[in-house]
Amino acid sequence: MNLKQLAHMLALSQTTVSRALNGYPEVNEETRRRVMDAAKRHGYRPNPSARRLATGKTGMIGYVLPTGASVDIDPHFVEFLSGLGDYARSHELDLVLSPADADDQETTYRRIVANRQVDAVYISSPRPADRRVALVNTLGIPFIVHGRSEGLDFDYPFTDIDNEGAFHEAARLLIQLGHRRLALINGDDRETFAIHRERGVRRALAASGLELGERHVCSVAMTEENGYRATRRLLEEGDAPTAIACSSLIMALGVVRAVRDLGLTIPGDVSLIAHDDVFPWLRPENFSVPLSTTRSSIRLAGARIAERLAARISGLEEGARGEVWPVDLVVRGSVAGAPA
Amino acid sequence: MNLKQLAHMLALSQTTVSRALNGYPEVNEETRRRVMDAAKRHGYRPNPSARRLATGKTGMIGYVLPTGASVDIDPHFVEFLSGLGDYARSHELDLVLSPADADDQETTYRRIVANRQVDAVYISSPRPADRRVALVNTLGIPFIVHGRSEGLDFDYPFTDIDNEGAFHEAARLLIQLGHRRLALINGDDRETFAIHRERGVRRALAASGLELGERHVCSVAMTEENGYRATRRLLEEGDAPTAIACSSLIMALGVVRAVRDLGLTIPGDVSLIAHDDVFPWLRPENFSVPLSTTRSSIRLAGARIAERLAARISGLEEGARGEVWPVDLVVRGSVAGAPA
DNA sequence: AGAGTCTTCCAAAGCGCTTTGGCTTTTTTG
DNA sequence: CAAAAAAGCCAAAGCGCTTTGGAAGACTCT
Repeated sequence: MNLKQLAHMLALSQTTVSRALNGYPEVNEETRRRVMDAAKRHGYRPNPSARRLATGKTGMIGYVLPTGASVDIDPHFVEFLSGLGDYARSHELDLVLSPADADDQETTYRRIVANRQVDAVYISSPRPADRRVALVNTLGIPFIVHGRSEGLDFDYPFTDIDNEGAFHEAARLLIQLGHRRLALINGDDRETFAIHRERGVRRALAASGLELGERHVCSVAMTEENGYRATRRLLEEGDAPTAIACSSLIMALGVVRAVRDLGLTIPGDVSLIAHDDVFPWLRPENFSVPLSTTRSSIRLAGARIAERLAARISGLEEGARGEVWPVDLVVRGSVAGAPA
Repeated sequence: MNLKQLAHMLALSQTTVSRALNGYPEVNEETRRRVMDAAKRHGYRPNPSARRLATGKTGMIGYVLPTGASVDIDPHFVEFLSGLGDYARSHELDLVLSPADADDQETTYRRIVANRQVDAVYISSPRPADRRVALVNTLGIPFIVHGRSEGLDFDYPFTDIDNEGAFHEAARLLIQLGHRRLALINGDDRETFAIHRERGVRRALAASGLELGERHVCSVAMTEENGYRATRRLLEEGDAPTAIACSSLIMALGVVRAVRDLGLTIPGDVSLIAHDDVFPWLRPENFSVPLSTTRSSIRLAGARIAERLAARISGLEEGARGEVWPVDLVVRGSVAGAPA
């Protein structure tokens, strides 16, 4: 059942039927009702390929997925996707993942824009002066950045959490508890979120005349193993920290294991605060010692970004407004006063 | 730059240019070279929307993503995606995720097929007599199932791992080590993979005249917390098992925590074998006691499924061939002889 | 040399929708 | 009541590609 047939059986022109269906004003309400009715009864659905060709609208949002044998997709992605998908569903949007060589995403961005394959894109895990953001901005396709870049000479729309604030609060709490030597086990510091977190910790320390020692900060891929290694290194050297801030629950698993392997305890010997993106399958309250966390649901972020993308596509949202969400600091058993 | 312009500047018809580009035989090799050359030089890329409308081919593979506030996407998904994406990239395929109400995926499958939105789809986490498989089969779109259904009255193409064999081997090893009371902490037993794993354990036990006690098997969502709870329950009741087989590394985290909380040890009091899908961020050898596992890379499965989908799209693969991959049993420190 | 066969190319007809420009008919207005 | 404005509808021209059905020219064969 296509438009032509439908129009024919209604004894109307395709024009009128099309307009009736798409809510244009120049059609009699009575006629519109007839058309709508017939369309529903015959289960008429406009062919998206044809519509695409005519309008350029696709009803899809895009994401360029970096891939490669040595590239690991962040497990957070799946939670983000849950939120994004949940919202997208209610608005009949699909998501297209365009896999790209991690070292050459530009080609893919250009392709999906040139081919009008999607109505909007989002960018995640931005870095300072992120080229993708600059590219997408000049290409002129609607977009939202999940997170923030830095040092770009233009504004852009983003949704981010207050990473600096979160880690500032976490560090401040630890300092108030008497800790003087803090350590930060961070994610890849080429990404802005990690930079912001480090900044937050440093700021809190500085406010008390303290510093984050060169050897007390490390930036690694957020795996359990890296959390373990970093912690071993930190605690086995001289000048060991009495408190650790950690950028992910997964790394925190490794931290806990390392502390235990060394015959130390949390929070007796070491206090620990980790960032929690809120996974259903790994919860901080279920750690052997319930983990204090800076908490922010990445799922909610996914839903919000879908919402903003939809708004931009339909022209409801414009401009370069960035939004920053506050982060909860949830205190549980893994923090205590500094050991004497 | 579109076909018309390109044809005009080559003083050829659109037909010829199109055919030259698409490798049809009825065009002079000399002419083809000229065309190919000009196309490359001017960066001509056929408009996919137009091509879609004309041919029905989309260059995309589809996946219906169950969503909903209470629906959690499996964290395995992201690893699967890595493999899928890596292969898809090399074949210029995109992946479109169509979010659907978890309780009504049928509508979405029908939509993407009726609208010709993708060239092929894959189905994951199949259940016995899975309706999605039956639906997709009748709709006539190329597809591959990741995993297996059961009790369908037709054959279909799938790629699965030998879950039954894997857990059979694991249980057999435990039995040989003298264990008599095994327990299975399984995933959702409405899914075929879980059924197969249970079957494998039962078969191994039966071979030695043993049984899997009613209370020694549990099926839950594969979270850390559920692993913990199941283990507490198993070990605190009478008739506690001396060995546990566990369907995921994430649950195994909970198992280990529970054992420790009870003042017991692995493998002294309890032996443990878990299934490992091979995550980069959580590795069995890094558990406090290195974990024995049945191992099978879900990433490889993703790549394989992309490969088969591509083959089916281009007509290279046909029929309903199912393939079952063997699973490695990797023995590490978490298993030992049964306590006296 | 005329008939038959390839080879190489083209004009034009879709694919199914949106949208421009215009034509009637009805309603409003001074 | 005539002129102007508004309402309601339509024919046809795209959107950019593929593919059908020829046609012209070059070659082979008897």
